[in-house]
Amino acid sequence: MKLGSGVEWSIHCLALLGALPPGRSLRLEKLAEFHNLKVAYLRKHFQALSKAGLVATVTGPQGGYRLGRSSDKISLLDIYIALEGDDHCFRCTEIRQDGPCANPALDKPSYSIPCNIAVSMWKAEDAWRKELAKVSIADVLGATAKQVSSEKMERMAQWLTEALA
Amino acid sequence: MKLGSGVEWSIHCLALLGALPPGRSLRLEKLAEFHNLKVAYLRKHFQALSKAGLVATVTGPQGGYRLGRSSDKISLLDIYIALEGDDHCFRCTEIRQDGPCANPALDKPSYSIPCNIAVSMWKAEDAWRKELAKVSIADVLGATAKQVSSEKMERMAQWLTEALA
DNA sequence: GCATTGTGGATAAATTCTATCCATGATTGA
DNA sequence: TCAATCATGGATAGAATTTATCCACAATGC
Repeated sequence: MKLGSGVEWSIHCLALLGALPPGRSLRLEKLAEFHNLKVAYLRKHFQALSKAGLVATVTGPQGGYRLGRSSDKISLLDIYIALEGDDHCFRCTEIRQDGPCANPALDKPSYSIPCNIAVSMWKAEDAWRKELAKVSIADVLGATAKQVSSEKMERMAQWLTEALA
Repeated sequence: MKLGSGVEWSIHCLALLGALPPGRSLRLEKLAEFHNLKVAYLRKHFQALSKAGLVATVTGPQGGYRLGRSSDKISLLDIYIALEGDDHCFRCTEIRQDGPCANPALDKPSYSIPCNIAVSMWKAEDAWRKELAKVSIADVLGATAKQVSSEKMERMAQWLTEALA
């Protein structure tokens, strides 16, 4: 089971947007350029992020994207849900109600409560989501600031200045 | 991001194997029949389960599958790993090392530690896996015994008797 | 009004998932 | 000893999803 590539792309790009000066926007082509991503495909992801309110858009000259709310209020979970939806990872197709021993009509009362296997699987998903919800884009920025060399920091600052010109 | 259908199928089937009398095996066609699953595709999953040691096989007449170890020592995590592999769900393709501001040679020291985004995502995966590891097939059996109607229990016992004949 | 930006959706190749089939190997029972 | 019965390994294939592009159009600012 894999997360789509858009998740990695989007987290990195939202972190970049989090580093923008207040009120400024960065156009999509620049976002793509920063990590050498495919513009057209990144655009697809950003439309989902925009729909979910994680980014705000400005059309026209000097337009582009900026964070849709402050970086400490955008979690990794928000990004995941925006891109991949809010459905459970574990799909319970109710096979317990199938086969020669099943009688859905007769057993309807016990089938109205969710399958215990699904409940266990979903509980694990809840734990996963809880952890994702704990980490915001602000946290990512903070951790990245510690992790990235000062040389790269300088190059980034210069690149951003040029990109916003 | 979805789990494959084999995860649901396999958990249910391993629970059925956990209900077998000691030393008995159930052939794959019967396992498939119990939940109306596709035999040929279920076989694919069971080959992965067999490879992982979660089921043991008996060829020849009266052959089939049985649990590879006691049901309290087979967790939902074991089943997931057997079927979908042990790789991370979040794929870090190191896009941080790409783009105009990146200089992988120069920044090699900071790139030798994992990307902080990946670390956060993987931490969430660890929480998910921990929960999955807590639940065994024995637990599933116990919970199912509470959940299933006594009528269905009887039908199951009779079906098993016939299936093992 | 035009250039610059995002949006919505159609299209398509590649990959993965779902599923089957066939030849073969292992075991058991007559 | 051989046939029947079971699993195994791998090739094959259609459907669905992922990755990716392109085009027409909408919104904005100069």
